[in-house]
Amino acid sequence: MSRTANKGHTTREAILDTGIALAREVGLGALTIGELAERVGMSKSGLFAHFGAKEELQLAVLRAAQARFDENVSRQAFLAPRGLARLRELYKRWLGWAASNRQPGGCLMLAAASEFDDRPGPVRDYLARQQEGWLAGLSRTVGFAVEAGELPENTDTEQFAFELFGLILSTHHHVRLLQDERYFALAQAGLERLINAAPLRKD
Amino acid sequence: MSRTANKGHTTREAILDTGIALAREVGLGALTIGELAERVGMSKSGLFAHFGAKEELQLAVLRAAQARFDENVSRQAFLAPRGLARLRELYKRWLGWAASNRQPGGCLMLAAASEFDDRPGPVRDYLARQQEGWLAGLSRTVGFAVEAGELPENTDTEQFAFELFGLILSTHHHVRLLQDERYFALAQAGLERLINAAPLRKD
DNA sequence: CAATAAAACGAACGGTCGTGCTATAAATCG
DNA sequence: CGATTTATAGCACGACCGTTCGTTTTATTG
Repeated sequence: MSRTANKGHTTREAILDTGIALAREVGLGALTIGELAERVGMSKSGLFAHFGAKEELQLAVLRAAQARFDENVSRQAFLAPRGLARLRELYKRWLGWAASNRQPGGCLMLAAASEFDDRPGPVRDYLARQQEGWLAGLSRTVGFAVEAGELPENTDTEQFAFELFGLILSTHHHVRLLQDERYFALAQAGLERLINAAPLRKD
Repeated sequence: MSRTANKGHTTREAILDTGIALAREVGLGALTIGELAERVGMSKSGLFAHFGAKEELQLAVLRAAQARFDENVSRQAFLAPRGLARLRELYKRWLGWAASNRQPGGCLMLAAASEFDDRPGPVRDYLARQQEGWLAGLSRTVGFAVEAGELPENTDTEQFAFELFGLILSTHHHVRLLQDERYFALAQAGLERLINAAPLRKD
C-alpha cells in the first residue's frame, strides 16, 4: 500500500483541488456538482458518491482551503522569531495569499464569509469558528511583539488585530475589484502606522 | 396623472424594494426571478417583462440600493459642516448602514463587490466604478478636514480613506459573521486613532 | 364611453440543479 | 490467482432556472 492510501482518497484530493479553484471563480454557494465533475473529468454521480450531499462537499472544500492557508501562511510565518519579525512575515504572507491576483478569485475564506454571513447552517458555523480562531491567533502574535518590547507595554492587541484585519480586507477589496496592485503600498503604510502608533488600552 | 407617473413605474419600484431585501439574504448572484415574483405577489413573466433580462434586473437592484445609500448616508452626512464633524457623521452613518444587523444581509454593495470581483461583465463594471467614486469622495471629505486645520497639513488623504474603508470592512466582517455588536467599539477606536495619528505623506 | 396602449398572466421551452438507484469496472486482499 | 470490497458510471426523477409567446386584464387617453 502506497503512502497516499486508497484510490478513493487520491481522487478525493483531486476533486478538492479543482473544487477550491472553481469555488474561487463562481463562489462557494454557486459551486455545482455537474460543473465540478466535468472539470475533474468524471461523472456527476461518481463525484457525488464521495460526499453524499452538496453541503458536505462545500465543507470539504473549505477545510481543504484552510489547510492550504495554514501551510502557506501560518506555518511559514511561525518559522520567524516571535515579535515584529513574525508579525511582518505573517502580514506579508497573508496579504500575498488574500489579495494577490495571480490566482483568480482571491481568498476563498473571505469570499465565503461574506457570502454565507447571513445563511445559518454548518457552513456559516464553520466559517465563524475559523475566523474567531484566526483573530485570536493574530492578537497572540501581536502580544509576542509586546512581550519582546517592540511594541508599547499597554498595546491593545485585540484592537491591533482588528485593524490589521481591516487593512487586509481593504486591500483585498480594492485590489480584486479595481485590479490595481498600487494598493499594496497603502497596505504596507497601514502596517507601519499600526506599529509606529499602536493602539493603546485605555485603563 | 399623479406624481408617481405610470402604474408600471410604481410596481417596478415595489419589485426593486423587495429585490434589494432578497438580494441581501441570498446574494445578488443567487437572486431568482421566480422567488422574487412570488414575494412581490406577481407572475414570473409579468416581473420579467419589466427588465428583459436577469442581468438588467441585477443592475436595477444595485442602482436602487445605491440610491438608498446615497440618500441615507452621503446626503445626510453632507448636512454637517466640512471638517471632522462631517467626517465623523459620515463614518457613523456608513457604519450603521453597512454593519448594523438590524436589517438582514448587511450592505448589498459590499457583498456584491465580493461576489462579483472575479466575474467580468456589466455588474462588475458598475461596482468597480461605484467604489472608485466612493473612495474618491472619502478622500475629499478627509481633505476638507485638512483644509479646516483639524488634521495635519501633510495628511495623506488617500491613505486615510483606504484605512477608513478597512475599518468599515473589518467591522462589517466581524459583526455580520460573529453576530457581536461589541466590534462597534473597535471601529470607533480605529477612527480616533486615525484622527490622532493621521497618516502623513512622505515627501 | 369607446379606443388604444400598457401591464400582467399562464403555459411551455430546453437546461441544469441535487439526489437516488442499479449495474459495471477497478482496486484491494487472502 | 480468485474473491470481495470499493469506486465509478449511467440513467432517471422532480424541481426550478431564465426566457419566449400569445392572450387577457387593466390603465390611460381622446
